[in-house]
Amino acid sequence: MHNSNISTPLLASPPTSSSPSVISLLKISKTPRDLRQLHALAIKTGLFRDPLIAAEVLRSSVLFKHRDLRYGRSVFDQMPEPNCFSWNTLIRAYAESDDSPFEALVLFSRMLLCENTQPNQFTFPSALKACALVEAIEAGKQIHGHVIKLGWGGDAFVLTNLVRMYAFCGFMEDAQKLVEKSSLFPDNEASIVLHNILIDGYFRLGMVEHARKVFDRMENKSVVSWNGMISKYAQIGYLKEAISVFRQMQLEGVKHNYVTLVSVLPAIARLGALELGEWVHAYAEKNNIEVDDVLGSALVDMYSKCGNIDKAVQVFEKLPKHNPITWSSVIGGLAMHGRANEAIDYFRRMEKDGVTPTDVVFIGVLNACSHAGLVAEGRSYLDRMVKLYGLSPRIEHYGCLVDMLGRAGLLEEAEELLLNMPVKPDHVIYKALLASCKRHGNAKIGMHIANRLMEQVSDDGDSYVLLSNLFASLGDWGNVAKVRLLMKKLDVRKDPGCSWITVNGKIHEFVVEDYSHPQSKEIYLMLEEMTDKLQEAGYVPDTTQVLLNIDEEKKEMALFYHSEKIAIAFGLISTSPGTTLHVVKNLRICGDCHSSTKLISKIYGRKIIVRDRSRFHHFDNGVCSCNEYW
DNA sequence: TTAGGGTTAG
Repeated sequence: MHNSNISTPLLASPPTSSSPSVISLLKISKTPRDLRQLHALAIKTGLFRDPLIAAEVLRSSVLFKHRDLRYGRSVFDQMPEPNCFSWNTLIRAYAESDDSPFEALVLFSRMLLCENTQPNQFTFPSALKACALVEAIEAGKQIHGHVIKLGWGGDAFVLTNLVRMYAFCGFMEDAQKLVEKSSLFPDNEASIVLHNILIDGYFRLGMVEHARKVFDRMENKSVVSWNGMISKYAQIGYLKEAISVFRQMQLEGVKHNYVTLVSVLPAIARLGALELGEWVHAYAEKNNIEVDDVLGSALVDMYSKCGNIDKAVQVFEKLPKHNPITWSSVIGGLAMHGRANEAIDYFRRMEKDGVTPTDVVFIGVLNACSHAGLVAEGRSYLDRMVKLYGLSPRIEHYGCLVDMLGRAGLLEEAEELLLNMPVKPDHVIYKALLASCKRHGNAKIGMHIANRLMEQVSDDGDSYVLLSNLFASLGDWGNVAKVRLLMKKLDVRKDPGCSWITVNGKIHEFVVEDYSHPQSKEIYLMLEEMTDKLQEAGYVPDTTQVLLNIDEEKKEMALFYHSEKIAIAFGLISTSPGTTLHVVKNLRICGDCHSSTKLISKIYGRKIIVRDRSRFHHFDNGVCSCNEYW
C-alpha cells in the first residue's frame, strides 16, 4: 500500500541525500513511526550503509524517547559492520534493561572477537554495570583485565563502575582497594563518587559499621555523601542514626538540599518526631525548596505519622499536582487515624480525578475499612481492585481483610480466607488473626492458627509471646509455661515494648520499668500521683491484661510500669499545662493503658495522641478516637 | 556517559 496518506509532518519535506540532515531528522523524530519510516528510507536509499547513519538509527531506537530494545536489536543485526559507537549503544541498552542485562555481556564478548573494534571508555561502564546487576564476578574480573590492558583504569567512569561491580558482587576488599588507590591522586570529585559507591555497597551487604567507617574517614564529603548516609540509614530502620547524620551535617555547615529533606522525612515520620518534622517543613519554605509531589508525599506522610493528620491533609491540598503516591500518603494517613469515611472520600476523589489507583492505594483504603469496622465496604473495595483495575491482591491486602474480619469478630470467615487465599500466609497475617482470637477469646481457632504459625516460624519471638498470651487469657497457665520454656530453649526473644515522647526536640525513650532516665525519680513520683488520681476517678486496674501467672498485686504493679504510662508521666511533668502529648509505642497499646489514658486525658486536661503499632489513638476529655475499635 | 529521594497489612 502506498503510504502517502500516513505521511507525517517530519516527512512532508523528504530528506536530502546528505547524511547530516538524515541524522538531524532522526534526532528530532518523536514517534516510533517516524523512526521506522526514516529507517526504511535509509535502507531504501542506501544511506543505512553509512555507519554514522546506521548508528544514529540504532541510538534513536534504544535510547531516550523510544527505548524499543527489540527493534534496536533488529537494526543492529542489519548492520554489516557495526562501529564501536553502535556496539556501545546496544551494550548500554541491554545493561540498563530490566529483563536482559546478561545479553550485554554476551554482546561484549562478541565485540572482543571483532577485529576492527575495541572496547573503549564508553563500553566498559555498561559492561561492568551488567556484571553488577547479574553479579557476574568472574566476567567482571575478566573485564577488569581488559580495562587494564587497554589503559582505561584511570577513567573516572570506568573506575566507578569497576568499584560498583565489585561491591554489588560482594567483593568489598577489591572495591576498597580500588578506592584507596584512587585516593592517592585526590581529584576530589571522582574520589568522592567512588567513596559514595563503596558506602552504598557496604549498606547493601548489611555491613553498616563498615559503611560508617568509610563515611567518617572521608576527608571531603559532598552533599550526596551526606544524603546517601541519611537515606540508607532510614531505609534499614536506623532512624536515630539517620537523624543524627542530618544534624551533624548541619553542624558542619553543609546546607540541606531537596534530596536531604526527602531522605530524612521518612525517619522523622517513623520516629514520630513532630517538632523536627515541622522544622524541616519550615526549612523548605524558608530556603525556597519547592514542595512538589515528591517532597509533598514525604511531608504528608510525616505529618500523619507524627499525629497531625489535619496538617497532613492541608499540605496535600496545597500540592501543585497529585500522583498515586501522594494519594496513598493521604489515604493511608486518614486510615491510620481511624478517619475511614474521609479516606474513602479521598479515594473517590482520586478516581474522579482520573488517577488510576495502585495496589498501595488499596492497602490504605482496606486498612481504613479494617480500623472502622466497615466490613461490607472492605470486601467491595477488594472486589473493585480486582475486577475494575485488574490488580492482584498481595499478602498485604489479605492482611487487611483478615484483620478486618478478625477485629469484627468474624473469626471463622477470617480463618477461611486465610487458609484459602492464593498467596502463602506469612507470620504477620497469622499473628493478626491470633491477636483477634485472643481479643475475642476464641481458643479453637486460636489453636489452629497457632499450630500453623509454629510450623513456619522458629525465631520470631513475638509469635511465641502472642501464643503464650492467648493461653494466659484463657487461664491455661500450663501451656503458658510450656511456651515460655520453649522460647528459652530456642533462645528467642520478643521485641521489648518501648514508648517514646519528644520534648524540646529531644526524644526520650522508655521501656517497661525503666529507671534509666535522669529524671527517673520525678517520673515515678508522677506515676504515683497519676495512680492515686486514677483510683479517685474510679479506675480499676484491668489485671487480665497482665499475662503472667503472678499474684494480683504484682500484676497491678506490672501495669503501672508499662512504658507508655512512663512516657505520659514524663510528658506531664516536662511540658506546660494544656500541651498536647505525642507518644509513640512500638507494640499495640494494651487495654489497661488504653482505659487509663482516657481517664488521664480528662483528669489532667490534656490531649494525648498515642501512635501504636497499628494505628493512632487521640485521647481527649476521657474518650478515644478509636471508639474502642482497635 | 558515573553518586543521593516519597506511599505499602500487624
